[in-house]
Amino acid sequence: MNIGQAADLSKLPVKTIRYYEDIKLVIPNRLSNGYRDYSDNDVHRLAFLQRSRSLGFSIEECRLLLSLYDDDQRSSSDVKLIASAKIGEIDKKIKELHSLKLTLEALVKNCHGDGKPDCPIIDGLAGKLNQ
Amino acid sequence: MNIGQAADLSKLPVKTIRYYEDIKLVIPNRLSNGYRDYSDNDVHRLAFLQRSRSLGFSIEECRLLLSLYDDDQRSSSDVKLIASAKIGEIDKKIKELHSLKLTLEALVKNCHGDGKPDCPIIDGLAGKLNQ
DNA sequence: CTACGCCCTCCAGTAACAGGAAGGTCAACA
DNA sequence: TGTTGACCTTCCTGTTACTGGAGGGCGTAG
Repeated sequence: MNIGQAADLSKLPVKTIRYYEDIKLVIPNRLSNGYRDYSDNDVHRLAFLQRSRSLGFSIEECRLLLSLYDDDQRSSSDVKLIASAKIGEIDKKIKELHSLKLTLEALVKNCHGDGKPDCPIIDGLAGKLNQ
Repeated sequence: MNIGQAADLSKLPVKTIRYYEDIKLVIPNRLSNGYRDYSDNDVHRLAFLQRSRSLGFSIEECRLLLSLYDDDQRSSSDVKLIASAKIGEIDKKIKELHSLKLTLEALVKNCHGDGKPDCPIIDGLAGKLNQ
């Protein structure tokens, strides 16, 4: 099938699918007119990538997961390890964002928000508070 | 002072400080030998940038905040608006990461993690579960 | 005088695409 | 048969916020 239909089925933009070919993630056959021709298996791999990317795996992690997806001999412990590490990363990021939010909320809370130039947020960003 | 000392005081890498000059955020004087010469005020602005960036503001947001920092006539409501919007963004990102984590945890939980090729995580990424 | 650390500019690369130009292809319709 | 319009192709540039490195100048201490 053409790239447009593959895009619809995999829920990936056409541009992204072409990019995935560039970086050798999913390489379709070509028709005589030069058009890309995606097989059902190609589309499955694209959908796999769509889902993995949306779950926060990097392209290189996806490449690894894809090779495990392709590998009938894979051990599921390999996959579990990658996924668990990713959960750890996500957790760390959530904690960072949370502390960042607390800091900003504290600054906003002290700001009267009127027309006067005096502003605790600016002072906080300038390091004039709590330091 | 030289860029190295400005870097120490502002806690920004030298490369980053040069970059900030390129994009016209903080432009120091030059000495006769071509070296950058940072004033105390320059360093304050760099430190302001360091803190704003670490709190998740983009460069363009920082540029705006910096102009408010420079502007003695600013209203603090302007600043409050920007900071509050940023809190909303952070909140949204936290929620996304959280749901992402739940999904991954569900996949990992169902994975026996042994040497056998059968793997619920791979199946989940391929969209074979819950869909 | 030489060594070493600091400084300079310029170029390239990163991640993961998105936008757009210029042009080929295909199916339908008048 | 001509032409429209949707879809396809490649190639180039731009995005964000830097980072690394090459190649070379400057300043000071021994």
